[in-house]
Amino acid sequence: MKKTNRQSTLQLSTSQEDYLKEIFLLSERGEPVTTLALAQKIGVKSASVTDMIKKLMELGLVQRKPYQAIYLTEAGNRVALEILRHHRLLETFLAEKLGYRLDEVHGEAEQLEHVISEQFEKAIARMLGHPRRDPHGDPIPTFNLVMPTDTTERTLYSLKKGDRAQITRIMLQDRQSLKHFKTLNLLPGTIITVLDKFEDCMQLSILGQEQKPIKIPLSISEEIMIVPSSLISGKTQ
Amino acid sequence: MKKTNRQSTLQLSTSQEDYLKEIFLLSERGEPVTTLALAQKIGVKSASVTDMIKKLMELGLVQRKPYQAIYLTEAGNRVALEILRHHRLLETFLAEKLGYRLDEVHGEAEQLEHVISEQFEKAIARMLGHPRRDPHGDPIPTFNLVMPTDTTERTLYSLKKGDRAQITRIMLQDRQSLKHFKTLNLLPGTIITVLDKFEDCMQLSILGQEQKPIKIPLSISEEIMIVPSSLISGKTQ
DNA sequence: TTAATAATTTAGATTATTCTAAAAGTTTAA
DNA sequence: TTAAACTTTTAGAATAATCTAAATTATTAA
Repeated sequence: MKKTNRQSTLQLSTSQEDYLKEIFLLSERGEPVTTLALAQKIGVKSASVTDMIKKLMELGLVQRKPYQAIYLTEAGNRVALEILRHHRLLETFLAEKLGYRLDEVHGEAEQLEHVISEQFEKAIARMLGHPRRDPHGDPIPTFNLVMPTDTTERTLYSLKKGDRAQITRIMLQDRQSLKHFKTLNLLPGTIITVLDKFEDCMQLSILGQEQKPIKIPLSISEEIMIVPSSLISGKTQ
Repeated sequence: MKKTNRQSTLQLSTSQEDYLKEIFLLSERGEPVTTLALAQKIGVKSASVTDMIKKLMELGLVQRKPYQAIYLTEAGNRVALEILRHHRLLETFLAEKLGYRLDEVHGEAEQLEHVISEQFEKAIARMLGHPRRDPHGDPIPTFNLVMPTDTTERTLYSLKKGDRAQITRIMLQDRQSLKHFKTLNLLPGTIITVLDKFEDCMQLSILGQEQKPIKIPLSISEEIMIVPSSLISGKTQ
């Protein structure tokens, strides 16, 4: 069991931390946290999940009754937020300081998140000016493990023809999509206007490059978060 | 088996990489590479070393006959140099960019060295200006895995009364000594003069703080590398 | 409501790394 | 040169994380 490098008293393995993180992320998205869902996210078989959940329950990090939904205890939640903070700070560091592309940050952060010390976390947080979001626009849990929320944020899907907004977050995960969005220039910070909205897609123009409008399937517009233009406060970070 | 993140074809575990690194370091210092020596360095029992050496032999990274000295093959040597390059680049990065103290860099680098990708290695090497030495003054293997050598370097011990020299390398490992040397200001780059040399110790003055001479046991003076003042070329890095 | 389908768990194995205790081999010093 | 001391290996076991295949439980749809 490879041990990791976390502050709190109990030493967890990389694998255990991954399970806790994925339970958190599934819950956060409102998706059911099942044995199968976890197995698919983590890339193991269901039987392995059953075993690991049993272990995490013994450690007081997870709760469930057999065949019932899985959820984190308060302690489990703290660990998940800690790992997520590592992950998102690392992504920010890789993008801003080491010149990684948006589609490259996730994989490397995935490895490093279990290994860095508190000292490393603090040092990069400081170096980056205590960012509130990572390069995807995902919120970074604070040093005291609170997940920041932005009540003004909504989906691109929610906009109507003529609306103007700033992109705050790209919730797509796969590298291909991220590369594509990069080339389109549809990234956190970008300001867009809805030129038209149809049954299956919407047409956008990007501030500063109005000459080439962009078409986005509605399904994807739900994976892009924005703040309406009237509410833009100046700073996205 | 926790897998690491290295360029070459074969995927080694953190543990395997540690064995290869320690074999390299023992050989390099001219110390005998025995089962017991490795066990002590790595912090496992001899029986575990026997097993692991068997595995590394099967992988073609190590050679020996039972009860005989252990040494690296060409392939094993490459892996060791790769890990050592990671380690020393990371130490440099932690010290220069994240404000770590000299005695803090080793532990963190020890964890990270097995996890960072080629891309990460290249990025920090670039950011640091392709340093030739880490904060201890230890040489950093080049990107093509050649260990730089400095033929002008010798031990502090070798100096005579009245000699002047620049410290290039502190070969002590324990955190306590490193802290102590930091407070004495005896660090790579420091220029010293030998005020006197006795049977058991030598007395030094440090350029810029001649008012307080420093006494060093001879045993320790063998762990400090210097270049004589006449040979100082200007750049230590 | 019950049969088919799907999800979950159990049982039994496998792989990697480590351990302890005992056996085997090597070195050393009288 | 041989007995004591030390090093190394072997044998057997433990732990962690995973797997497959079979059994169990839950859900769904007729």
